[in-house]
Amino acid sequence: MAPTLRDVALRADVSLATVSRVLNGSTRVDPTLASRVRTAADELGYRANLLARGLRRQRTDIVGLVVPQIGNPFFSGLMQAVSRHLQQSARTVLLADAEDDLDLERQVVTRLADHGVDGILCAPVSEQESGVAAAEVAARLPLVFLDRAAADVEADTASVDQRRGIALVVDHLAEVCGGPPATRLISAAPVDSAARARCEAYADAAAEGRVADGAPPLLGEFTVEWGREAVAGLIADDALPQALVCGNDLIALGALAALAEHGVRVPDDIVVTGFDDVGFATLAVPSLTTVRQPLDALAATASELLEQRIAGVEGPPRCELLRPELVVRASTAVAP
Amino acid sequence: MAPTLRDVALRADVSLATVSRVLNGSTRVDPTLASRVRTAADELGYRANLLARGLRRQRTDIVGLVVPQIGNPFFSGLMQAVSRHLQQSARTVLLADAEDDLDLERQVVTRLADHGVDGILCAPVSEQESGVAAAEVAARLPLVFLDRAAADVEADTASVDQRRGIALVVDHLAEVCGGPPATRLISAAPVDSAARARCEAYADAAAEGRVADGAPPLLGEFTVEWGREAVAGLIADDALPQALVCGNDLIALGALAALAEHGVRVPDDIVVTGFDDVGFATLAVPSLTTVRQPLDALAATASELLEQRIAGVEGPPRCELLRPELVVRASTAVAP
DNA sequence: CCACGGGAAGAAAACCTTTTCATCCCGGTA
DNA sequence: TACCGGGATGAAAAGGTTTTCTTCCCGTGG
Repeated sequence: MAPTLRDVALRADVSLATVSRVLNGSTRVDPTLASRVRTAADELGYRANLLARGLRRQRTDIVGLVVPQIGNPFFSGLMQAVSRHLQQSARTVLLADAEDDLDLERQVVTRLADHGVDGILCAPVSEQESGVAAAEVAARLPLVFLDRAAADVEADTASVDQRRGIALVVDHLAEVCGGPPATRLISAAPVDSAARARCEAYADAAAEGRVADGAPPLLGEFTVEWGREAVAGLIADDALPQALVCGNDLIALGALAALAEHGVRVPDDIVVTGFDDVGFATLAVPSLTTVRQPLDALAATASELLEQRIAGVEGPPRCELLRPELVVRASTAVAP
Repeated sequence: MAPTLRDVALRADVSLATVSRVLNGSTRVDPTLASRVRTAADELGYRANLLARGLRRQRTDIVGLVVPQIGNPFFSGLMQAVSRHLQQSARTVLLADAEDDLDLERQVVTRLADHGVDGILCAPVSEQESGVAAAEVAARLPLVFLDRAAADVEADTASVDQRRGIALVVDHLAEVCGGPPATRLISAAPVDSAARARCEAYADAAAEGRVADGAPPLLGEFTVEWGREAVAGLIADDALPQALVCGNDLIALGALAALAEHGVRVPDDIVVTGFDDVGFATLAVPSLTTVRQPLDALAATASELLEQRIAGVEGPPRCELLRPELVVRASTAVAP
């Protein structure tokens, strides 16, 4: 059986309280006793039982992180960044994948709460429908939205300025094409807040005449397959515009693949942009012009917001917006 | 404050024991009382405190999963598969990323154990040096190696037959090239068991004359960058062989990118193979011939092994080897 | 009619810590 | 010398469950 505090106390011939104090360094204790305790603990290979500690302290130093799709490299990158940030503050991260499923998301989030996490970082699956589960949880413990938000929930948010990202893309395209280009948006249905913001920003740009697009956007999912399919459709209809604005990099990569299969040259015949700047964006042929989301900064601000709430800071929800950055690569490199 | 079992008991006017029994369905209780308890629990919005439960039961229904690199899509795929499998058996998964760092790995693994997980699935960073931490943990609770193993540790392992995977590649190349081709291996230093197995299998094939390779393998890391770099070196030395056998898909993708940059045509001038079959293998230009590792089966067998150990099954370490599968794509599609 | 067995509910212990509270001893001051 | 304060230590409670052990009641068989 694993040795407990009691075993250490017996061996060091002191009380449980003293052992606890020595090991947590909470109060001054006699150096003699302290060293007795420490050697006893070492000899026994004592390890604190974190369940008991959590139960007593009402605090576990665990935070939960819920992402909608672990398979999307943007989110695995985000998970990595968040993990790294939180490890540093001596926290354990409880990662969870909602698999783009509202029921599963709800399950997973409540399970995290039941496990006594100190707080939750969440990129909700749906802006409208993740709200119920989120609000439920937010009532129990600190919740911070990450990258995306859910409507009607009083919670802090750390995200990237999606509108600005789209603006960067649109301006870049206008410059490259020498005037408002004929474009088409291929993105995901505006179920989550990021997708919606991107769609709206694009629609605004179209309304202002900064791009020429009379056709409705092609809305599916944030996947390679959808990018492929959408482009295949455009080609079948002989409806390829000058430029394709893709809602994220996965869609853009699918689009590039489909274009290549049909012998459409990028950037000569058509230019393509993505969003996120996942690792594979550089590897695509041609390499992908895209909007980089600052993962580290995102992780850092979200962690910071959560830490403050955990520390007990009250106040109205805060909403941090980070600036994205345009990364120009070959997929929009038209000869002058 | 969150309602506790006690609150429910008070409201339903029964004892704590009865509430527990009703909610866990462990024993028959009077239907009247049972329904009183249930409504009371509902009205209060009672949620069991999993820390307290874990403490008492000495079992948490959590398992830990440690991967060496969350950024490698092979591992994020594996994480997804494992999560899915374990969710089904009403388990929570505690995911952790070792960031290819032995110290961090050790830290993370012991932290998981301290948190009272019932067992750990681990893909160790290093075959030789992950052993100490692993053995330490294996003494405390069930540990199963996943995809890779660590030397000198008595633990079950679920992995894919790497040697067979390489054999599939070699045979395929011989067929495509009409005889033992001149090849070169680009892989990672044999720090982990999978890398070593691949290297050895390749070396054996070379020794048997099934490939013609007098030069030493190019060993770096399992990253895109290393693939790029290695190929750039070969091109600089004007030492490109007929075929490149890459240790994993990331390396192969980097290799393809470098070849494309230098105007070397694949598969016309040189053929390239990968290993893992990550999602992006289909998207590469040309699409990548590779060895598919059966993620779902891997997750399933590893989970199964772990469940049995958790259930208390004793016996010598078991080692399950799964069969990989060759996926032929454009990167080796030479005209006859 | 009594005794015994069985089933259901309650009391209390146990899981392992942390932390409050009480105790004790010491030195210092009046 | 007596009292008081302070600092270190130990005892015990608390945190929320599960589970064993007791108790109780009812029905049945002798």
